[in-house]
Amino acid sequence: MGRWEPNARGRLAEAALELYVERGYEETTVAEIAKRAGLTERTFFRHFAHKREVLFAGVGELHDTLTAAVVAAPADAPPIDAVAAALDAAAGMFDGHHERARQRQAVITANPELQERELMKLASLAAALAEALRQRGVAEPAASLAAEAGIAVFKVTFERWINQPDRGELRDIAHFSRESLDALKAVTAGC
Amino acid sequence: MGRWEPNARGRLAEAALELYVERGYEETTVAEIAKRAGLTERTFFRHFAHKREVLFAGVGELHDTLTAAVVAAPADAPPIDAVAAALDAAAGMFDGHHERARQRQAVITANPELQERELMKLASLAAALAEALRQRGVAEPAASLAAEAGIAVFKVTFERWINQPDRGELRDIAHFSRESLDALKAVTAGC
DNA sequence: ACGAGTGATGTCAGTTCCTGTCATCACCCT
DNA sequence: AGGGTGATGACAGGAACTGACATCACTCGT
Repeated sequence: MGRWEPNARGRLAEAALELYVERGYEETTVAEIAKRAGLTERTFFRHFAHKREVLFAGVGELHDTLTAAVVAAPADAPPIDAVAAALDAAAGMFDGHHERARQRQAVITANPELQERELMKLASLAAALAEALRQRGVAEPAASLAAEAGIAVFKVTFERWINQPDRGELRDIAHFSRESLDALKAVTAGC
Repeated sequence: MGRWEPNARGRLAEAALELYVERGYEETTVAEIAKRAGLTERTFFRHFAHKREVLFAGVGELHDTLTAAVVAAPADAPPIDAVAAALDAAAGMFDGHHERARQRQAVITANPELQERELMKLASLAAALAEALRQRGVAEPAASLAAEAGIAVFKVTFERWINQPDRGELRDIAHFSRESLDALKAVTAGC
């Protein structure tokens, strides 16, 4: 299974992120990305369905991590706790990659088309969470709402982790995660 | 301010929805839409920035309705109630347009690119809600979370309203809205 | 060792989305 | 009547994506 220069997909992803950072997403051409990676435009589209997909390659793992954590939660845990456990597990994938995550997020924030794709990713994570909850016996619409609420917490958590002030030690994701979940509970408390 | 055949924008929007329903979004060409509307491709892009924008023309009003309702809520109402009031106001815009909404939603559901745009719309509504809450003095992250939770309720509500069984009287949106909000409160209740 | 097979890449042509530029047309105002 | 204004048409072109086929590096069976 040997071939040419190894890791074409990786080289394309790296070249793309570099160029998106250097000169912006819209202003970067697929031909340029391919050229920097020493490949062809046609080959780029063999590895990534769209120009934007190159930034969203790792979604599958997140998906699996979330689902696995919900399944692994104690059978008698309430839905919101299972979701909280899943978020903690997912958060673990980001610790230690703060700078890279920040760069990627900056590119996405600067471009509406990428923001849309990011939201789609979050929605698909929500759908996966909801499905995992249903398999625990949680009924609708509780499952969907718990999942959506969980993703809302994740969104807020991630944003606060990315944008935390540069001075001092980095706080870890779990810190913001706990904080956000408590805030949600407080805000929706009807009792 | 008179001119050619009136309401070019409206004719384009109508032709687009028809064609999207008839043969699918991807399979419909902007040139075809323009031709059915008796106009030119170039003119289509003068009225709508993208091929998909033609389905998302009314977002501005929703935006305004939500914001106005939050502002109009009693000053001492808790955030979640202000959000609930906003959702009721927004829901009012859909009553009586069930069939049209269903058609539009079917086109969107069938196409990932359109789903992404739909999510972006919801996210921008969430941002508007959050901003309105902040102006009522709600702090972060409570404002963002209340807004996100509200939009989650809206999403679930709308979906259930669209997909309700065809037999019997149509239930109105407010019915599902109340039901969904209660489910969210139940699911996040920590006490 | 050698030839067929396999999978990744290159090449090329073509469609569609979208944009810039300039001409043209219908209507308005003075 | 004639100029101004704003919407539209006509045309050229870039960039995203796709399909079809050739080519290359490597593998495997014999």
